[in-house]
Amino acid sequence: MTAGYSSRASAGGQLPATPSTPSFPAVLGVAVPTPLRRLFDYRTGPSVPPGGWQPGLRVRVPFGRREVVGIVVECRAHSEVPFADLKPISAWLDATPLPDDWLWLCRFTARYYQHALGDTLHQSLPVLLRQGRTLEARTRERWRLTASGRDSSSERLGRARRQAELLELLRQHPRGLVSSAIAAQGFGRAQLDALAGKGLIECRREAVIDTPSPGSAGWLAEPALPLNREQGTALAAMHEGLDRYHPCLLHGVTGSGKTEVYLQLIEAVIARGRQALVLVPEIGLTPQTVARFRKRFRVPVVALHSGISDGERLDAWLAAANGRAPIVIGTRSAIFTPLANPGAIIVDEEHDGSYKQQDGLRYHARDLAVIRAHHHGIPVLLGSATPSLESLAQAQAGRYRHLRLTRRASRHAPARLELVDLRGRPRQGGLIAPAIDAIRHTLAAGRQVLVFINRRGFAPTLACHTCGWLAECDHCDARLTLHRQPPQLACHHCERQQPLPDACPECGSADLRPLGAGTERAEETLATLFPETPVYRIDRDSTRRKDAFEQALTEVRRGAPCLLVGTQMLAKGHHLPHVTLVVVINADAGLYASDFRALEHSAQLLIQVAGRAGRAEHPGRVLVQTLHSDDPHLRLLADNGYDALASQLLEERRVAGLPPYRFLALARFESPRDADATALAANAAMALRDRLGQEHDGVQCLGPVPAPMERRQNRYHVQLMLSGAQRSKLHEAAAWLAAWLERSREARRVRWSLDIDPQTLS
DNA sequence: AGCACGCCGACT
DNA sequence: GTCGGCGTGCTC
Repeated sequence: MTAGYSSRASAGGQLPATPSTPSFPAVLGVAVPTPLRRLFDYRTGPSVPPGGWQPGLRVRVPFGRREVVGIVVECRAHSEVPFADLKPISAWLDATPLPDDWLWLCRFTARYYQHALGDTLHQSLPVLLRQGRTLEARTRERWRLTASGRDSSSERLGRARRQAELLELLRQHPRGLVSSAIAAQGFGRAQLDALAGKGLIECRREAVIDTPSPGSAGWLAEPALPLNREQGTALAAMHEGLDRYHPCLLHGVTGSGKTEVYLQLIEAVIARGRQALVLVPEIGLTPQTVARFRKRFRVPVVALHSGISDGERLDAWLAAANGRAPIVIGTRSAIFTPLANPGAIIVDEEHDGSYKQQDGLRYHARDLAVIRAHHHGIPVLLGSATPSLESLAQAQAGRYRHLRLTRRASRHAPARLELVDLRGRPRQGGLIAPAIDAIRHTLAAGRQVLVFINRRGFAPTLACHTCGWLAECDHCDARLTLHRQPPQLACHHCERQQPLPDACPECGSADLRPLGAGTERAEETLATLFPETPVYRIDRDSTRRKDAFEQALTEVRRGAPCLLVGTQMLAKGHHLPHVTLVVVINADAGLYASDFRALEHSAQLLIQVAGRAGRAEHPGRVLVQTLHSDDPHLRLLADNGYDALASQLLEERRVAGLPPYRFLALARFESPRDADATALAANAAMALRDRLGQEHDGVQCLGPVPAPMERRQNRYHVQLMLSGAQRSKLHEAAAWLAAWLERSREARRVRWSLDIDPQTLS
């Protein structure tokens, strides 16, 4: 058990057994919150923390002209900086260091992703701890009867009727009641104090998140579901490796019961007195997901997502750090949650792009989960119906155990994709006649239809039919999207909005027409075609209002025939049992993007969307409209499924020398002036190539090349791509480049960043 | 990243 | 005469 992290104000600062470093070092290497990739040395002050100086202690230090909260990383006798130039620490903030596992993970992350350690530590800490708050969880009072309170009759209280009532209330709750619950029943401080004064009741302070002592009922709140043979095999495989690093890919088709395997793995973890960390994609952490975990286990399930307050986040962090929370479930950043007794890490929908942070510290939470599991010597379970090529390659190489679930709980096989060629066919709101007919039949049969279109707005752009002008953003190399609700042109890259023009700005013609279809247009068309049927549009615009999404889903789950129109928000994770037809308006949008991962991601998305069809007792149909129904990749996906396409794509990646067979790092440069970014990138590339020399250890540097959308928000984007056959050699080159850039004088006018294992090349 | 210093334009 | 624009430089 880790020491410290008291839940009580009075119990802070237990002494660790042996400080790992000299007790009285003269110099502390401190990580401060700055993008600078180095430590800053300070003198120790007159006051020494009770456990001595150790890495992981937070300190307040003068930094430039301000005071910041930093973290001690090294305790040394000497500094490169003359001792007289060192400033002393202003104050120490912790008696015991922050958790080792957290510190270790941050140091690994900073090194691997070439990011400043100070910034990494700062970002991965709850806001209140960044600000210097003490390591104390909030507490509450719990009142219960004393022995004499249990024995005594409430009649003894005579005329004090309210006191007698409170005593009766507490008698019904042997575990006691928290003061807020007592207040909710209309009792006040007066009655509590009076009964306490008579020795009939007592109060104890407990952390807001606290593991209750397991009562006779145990911590399993509902029995586990019976497993089918495949699930049983998968779970048995997990049970074999609970005490060691044991990476597993749980490769299960939609509806095959991956969650039940997670739940029973967690059950085994809790039974050993350990904790489970569960990562879910951003869109997946719905109240229902958390509810499912809470329903199964009678232990605190801590949920970490963007919606919780700073206080709640601190409580959750502390409860995880000292083991009071057996289950921690959260999105990407939850990978940095410290755990006192780590038992397993689960990454649900491991292929999901939201696990990769796309700015600043560009870490991949799934990759860190594997690293962390290795560090702790615990199992890690990566679950997906459409695993990433990275994870599939690891499984094929024998580094991950490959567990498959091929059988669905429902009677029906997963719906096949039916490719429908769009060429030469008139469209209404993006839909061709056969699709409209299928929709009509499905609705007539009393079922629901999902129309998937991965573009929000009314139309991808506005065009002049006289001169060919297209609405384009002044600040980006991008078309403006036409919106009707409200009517305006919007850039989806810089969020700028402008009013609709009455006439073409080029030729003055009034013949301006929307080009293509977005969710709003599909919604409008469907409402016209099926005036009797409700149409629900689900996209970022329609769900901006809080609860709008949940409300629409609740309505849909009632089961009455309806049409759902939406973007990928709809594709992920939601159970839509009454949907039996899915129509994909245009499969080509993502298919032919320049990005080498475009095919993989499109296929994953199509399978996800298709998985929405026919999950209950009725079989489903999936119509995929495309301009390229003869495309070999699309055909392979439709005829032989995701796994077949994935094998093919892996082979193509091997031949092309792309991940997962080679490793990539991307250096991005941006500046208001194209020339500045390009010049810096070119000089950096020259310096790096010079350094790599003839023996470049298989590391190549390509570029500089303009980024796919060169101008964004009036800034020019240029990049260098490094690739290498060996991770370590690529890492060395990237580290060298980062150091070069940090030293470079011209780099001050250009914003640059390194992206290790980039997910997209834009 | 902050935050200062520093040297040139339109305002009370 | 000042307020304030953002270029340049520094942070143990």
